[in-house]
Amino acid sequence: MKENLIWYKEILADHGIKNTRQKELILLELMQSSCHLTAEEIYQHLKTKRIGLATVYRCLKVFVNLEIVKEIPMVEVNYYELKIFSKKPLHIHFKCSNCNVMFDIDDIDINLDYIKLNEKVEKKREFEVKDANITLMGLIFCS
Amino acid sequence: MKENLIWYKEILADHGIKNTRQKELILLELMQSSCHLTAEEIYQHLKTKRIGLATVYRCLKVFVNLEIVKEIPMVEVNYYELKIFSKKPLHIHFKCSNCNVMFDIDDIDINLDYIKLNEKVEKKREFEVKDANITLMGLIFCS
DNA sequence: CTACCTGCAAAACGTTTGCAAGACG
DNA sequence: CGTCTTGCAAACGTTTTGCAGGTAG
Repeated sequence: MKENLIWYKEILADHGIKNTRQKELILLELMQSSCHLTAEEIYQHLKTKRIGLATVYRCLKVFVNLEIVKEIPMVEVNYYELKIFSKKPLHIHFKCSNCNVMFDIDDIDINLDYIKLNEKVEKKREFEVKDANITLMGLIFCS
Repeated sequence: MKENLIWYKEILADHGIKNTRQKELILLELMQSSCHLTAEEIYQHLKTKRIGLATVYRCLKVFVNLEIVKEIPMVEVNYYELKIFSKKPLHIHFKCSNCNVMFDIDDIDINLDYIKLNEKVEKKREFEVKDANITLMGLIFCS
């Protein structure tokens, strides 16, 4: 898992941004998580490790600007997910209204449809699509 | 335009909610707008007409709960759009990062693809989709 | 009349920022 | 060593709430 950090360090260096203990902690937290996390959740997981909430927000913003991380807005709070190291550049999010967890829908067929949809919008030539969010909300039959 | 309010009044009455001057003003504002609005924008348009910002938020929340209005989250602020009176139950939003305006993409072909996508997810039977948000972000060649 | 609704101001919430101290390269 | 980064606390912008007065049905 840590070998992916080679790429990440290069991206930072290219932008004159220093790598720090805190940035690595946040990135590893996102890598290890099975679902998408809020800044507060990341902070709660890491606060015993000498890291402040403001740092979590600041580093996430840096990652978003570098396009390492994607910010997914919900009505009350923003979620974050790793963008690089993922083989799915475009995919659908599902947010369970019961357990409040957000994750990716991993289905090649569905994701292909999504990509086709994006292309169709782009081809209209009236728009230049820079980013997209598809979030489905509802219930997952979770424990 | 006002004839649509008959339906709306029935929905309110069914839920023991009173119709008020303020609720109608907000609803008409959403009906007349060509794009989706934030609570602050609605308030700015209406503040000369004896209405408070808190009321705008409160009424919008009531409308969202009654499924008259849809709340579309963005990173910094939520947008609102009318859900009933619209012939497009499912559609795509486009937010221009330049002019900060959000609106629907009106294209039957694209919207059909979107509906098919939703159905496909539903058919997987692991999820019960209650609501969905597709927002594309980028540039529109606006003046 | 009664319950629901409003405006206002204050509070709450997630997020950002200023600053002095600390750490990376 | 210089610059970028951090933690803390204070500030910010959006949204919510408590309350006394107002209004719909």
